[in-house]
Amino acid sequence: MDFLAELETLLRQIPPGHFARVADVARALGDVRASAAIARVLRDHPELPNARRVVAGSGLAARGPFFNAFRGGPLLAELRAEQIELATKVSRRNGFRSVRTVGGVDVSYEGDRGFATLVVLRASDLTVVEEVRVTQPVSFPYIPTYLAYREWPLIEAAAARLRERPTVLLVDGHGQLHPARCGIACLVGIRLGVPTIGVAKHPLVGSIRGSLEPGGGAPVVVDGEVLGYAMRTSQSTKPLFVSTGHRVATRTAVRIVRALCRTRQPEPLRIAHVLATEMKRRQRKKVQEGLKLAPFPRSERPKAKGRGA
DNA sequence: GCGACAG
DNA sequence: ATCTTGTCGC
Repeated sequence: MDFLAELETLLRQIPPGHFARVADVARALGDVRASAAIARVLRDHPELPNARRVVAGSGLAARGPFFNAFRGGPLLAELRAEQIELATKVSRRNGFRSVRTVGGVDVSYEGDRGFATLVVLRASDLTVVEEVRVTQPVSFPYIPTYLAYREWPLIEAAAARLRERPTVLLVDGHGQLHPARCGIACLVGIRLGVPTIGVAKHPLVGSIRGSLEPGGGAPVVVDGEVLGYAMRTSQSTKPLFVSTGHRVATRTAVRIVRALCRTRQPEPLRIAHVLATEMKRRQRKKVQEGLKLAPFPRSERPKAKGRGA
């Protein structure tokens, strides 16, 4: 059952004349963190059953009693359980000898459509040896700590079109530096069976131990355990957060990422991001041109004025 | 006033 | 992630 279907199941339970708090719906789904996403979905899809009867926590918008006896499948709790299970399968041993190629995947969005690009660079000279692009509708919203379930379908589709898999794949987001120790890089690594490294631009969990010197790195500790490193590349003050996805030792992950950084972002991710954004732009342009060229279905199109061949 | 959690 | 144009600066 997907996110929207699960949400609908809950919405239908609100009795006539009753209202529900967004946070209560989120908790029924399994995680209060989904509140913002649910509010967004309801705003964008007012046609969903009882969409207008789900209100903010203040309850000011309610014109009747609150309902909160939701029953049924807590989707997010199940996904969290899966993450915890996957976390036990993460390996921090290097699943390779030498790094011949390095991949990077990134996803950009336009409404409910995602655009993914996966690029593979030759490690020796950082030239692109392969790139694949994929676009698909996306149905799972962005919910903090569940990013993997939003992006996995696109990443899987992109990986499937790859002629040859990279030695190691960089993923835009955290690896073990995650509340369930299973960020998107871990899920992708395990499901793909490829060594992966999580590279995030912002922290999610843990605290940085020590100071971050320019060009240096500092351990990020969670529950007394080092699960990743914050590292400052280039001139940037803002650190990058690197952690094991799968089959890569944490220190090795840091070494690999550092070797790939010409700017703040490692080259595979920087290039993937540029290409994904470009793909989205071109698609948008194409759609606009299509609307101009064919404002009506062919059968209803007004008769064109004759113009000499 | 505090906090606002990867993309 | 996305909304957004030109502009100031190294």
